[in-house]
Amino acid sequence: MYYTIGEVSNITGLSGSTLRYYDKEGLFPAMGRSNGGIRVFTEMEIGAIKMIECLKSTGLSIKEIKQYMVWYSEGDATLQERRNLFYERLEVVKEQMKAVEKTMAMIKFKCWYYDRALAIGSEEELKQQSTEEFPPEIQELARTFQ
Amino acid sequence: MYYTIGEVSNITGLSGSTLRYYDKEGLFPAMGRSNGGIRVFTEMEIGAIKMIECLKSTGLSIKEIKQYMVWYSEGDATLQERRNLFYERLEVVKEQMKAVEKTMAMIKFKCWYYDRALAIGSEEELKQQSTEEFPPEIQELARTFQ
DNA sequence: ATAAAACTTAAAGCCAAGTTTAAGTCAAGA
DNA sequence: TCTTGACTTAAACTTGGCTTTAAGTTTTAT
Repeated sequence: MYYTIGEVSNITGLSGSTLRYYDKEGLFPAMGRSNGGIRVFTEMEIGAIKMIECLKSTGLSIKEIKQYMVWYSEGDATLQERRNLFYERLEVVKEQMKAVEKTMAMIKFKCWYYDRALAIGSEEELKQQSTEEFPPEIQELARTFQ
Repeated sequence: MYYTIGEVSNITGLSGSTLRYYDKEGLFPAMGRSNGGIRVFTEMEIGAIKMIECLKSTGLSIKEIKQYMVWYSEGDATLQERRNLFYERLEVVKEQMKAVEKTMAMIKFKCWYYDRALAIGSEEELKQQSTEEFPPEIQELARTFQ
């Protein structure tokens, strides 16, 4: 199955110019062209785009993702490098997970806090309250985030 | 307790220029100055910085964070606006959580995949294998990410 | 009193990751 | 065949969030 850049744009939600930019940066080393010079995308590139989005979300730059794509195109000789890359990314994603959990806790506390403040009509009273007066599931959050 | 910009920089890990930039952008509306014009940070600003980092991580821009800080300084009249902001952020953070979980699954699959490939010495065999030959905890990931 | 460290400002600079522009070429349907 | 929409390129532009620069002022320690 072959795809034009417009079709890939519809499938992936990336704009045509983004796809061209990725190509220019070397993110599709195996991609071909038609006789007329038109980019020919295949399932391979659709897969690459999914991988790009994944690696990008772990904080990898376009240049670093290019390195991975080049390794991929070099076959078994670079298995070790690719394995190492994913183990590095695993550590980063573990940190991201912790960070999102911490943010979630803080935001949940603030949601609870402003619900209370609005119920009372004022923040003053709430600030004075000891955390022991808070619901148990909020107490630790309240201690952590004041 | 009062702090100079250098002390706050040490406490928070933000550079002096970042703190000055935040101040210029209106993120510390209640902050004072010494007679000589030196910024005087208090616990209030240390708290604001924690909130800034939290809101930033939910995708809020500096301008939007400024809006929150202005609301905060306006007191009870803006309780509703602040509550709404946190409920919006809650939805964003829920999405972030899902995204990190998806990325985590993909990266874990790739770690397993490259461990296998290296054990075999080649990717070829692995690509041919049906997902049923994979360990149960990997099968769903393998179906999802090929 | 004086030197050094820490602070002040405004304005320019930097960076990655695209997006836009302009001028032109290609492909598909009537 | 011709029109229309989709594609092509290189290069300039945009954006947010800082960082750097340069020249000067304040604070702290001796």
